[in-house]
Amino acid sequence: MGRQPCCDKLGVKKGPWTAEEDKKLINFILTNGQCCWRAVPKLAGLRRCGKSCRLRWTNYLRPDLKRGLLTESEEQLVIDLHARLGNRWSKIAARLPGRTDNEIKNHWNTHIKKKLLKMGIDPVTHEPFHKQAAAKETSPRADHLPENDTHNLQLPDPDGIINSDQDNSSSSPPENSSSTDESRLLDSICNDDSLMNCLWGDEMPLVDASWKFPSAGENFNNTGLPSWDDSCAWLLDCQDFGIHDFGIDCFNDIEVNSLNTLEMGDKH
DNA sequence: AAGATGTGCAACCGCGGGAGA
DNA sequence: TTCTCCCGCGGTTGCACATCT
Repeated sequence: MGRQPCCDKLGVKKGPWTAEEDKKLINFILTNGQCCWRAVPKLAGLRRCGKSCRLRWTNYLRPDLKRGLLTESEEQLVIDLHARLGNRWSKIAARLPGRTDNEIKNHWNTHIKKKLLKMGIDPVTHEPFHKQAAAKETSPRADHLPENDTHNLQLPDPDGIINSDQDNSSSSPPENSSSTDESRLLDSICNDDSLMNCLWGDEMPLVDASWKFPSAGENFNNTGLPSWDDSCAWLLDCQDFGIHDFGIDCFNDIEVNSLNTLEMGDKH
């Protein structure tokens, strides 16, 4: 019977967001909080689909987002996590405060992948290519696989954890075992103290859990932040510089007229 | 200087899962 | 139990900017 489209395609704008749209979305969410994305565009006066609003918010407008390239340690963490979790970017992102799954995914595809390839490491299996070649020689069925198929190799994890890349090997992984394996995998990771200590040595809170909005009617004033008009400027400043680059005191220093930068047109 | 090519990132698409009726 | 709605995820696309020739 087919799924209903997430939004009425007619009259729904697509493509890059304008500063004006950003302002409307930020304004709405700061006033009302996040609820029912489907209703957001209508209530906020945006000609966008709810999905697009959610994406824009989570990937770009959220005030807790860091901007800029991943640091070396963040990058290493992404590699470590990817080796164990595979392409579960949201899970990986959850461990990198201020980073979004989209950002990490992009960074992986544009930077880390190349880096690993250069080092002779398969970015999918995280194994050196020469090791794989040796393995292939002993397993004739793996012969003649195109490079992209190397992810079909299921390499045993040194910790006994099944390499989760297996679920990338096909759009229909073995249903019976995969969900169990996945949960076991996650449990193993979470319960492995040494691993967790290694990975989260500088334990940081989960982004999604730690970041909260004032409920409807509240504003940031009780945190010493400016009123909405100022908050908007603050938010947009934070997008540009990364909120974590500043101490909280910086909020008092934000110039109201930075809002004017909004009028400079599209950010992209 | 100008066109071609490469790169990076924001945004879109389609699917699956969870919740509720 | 089944159906519908909504959210979130991962893969992919398209465009703007950078670099090369």
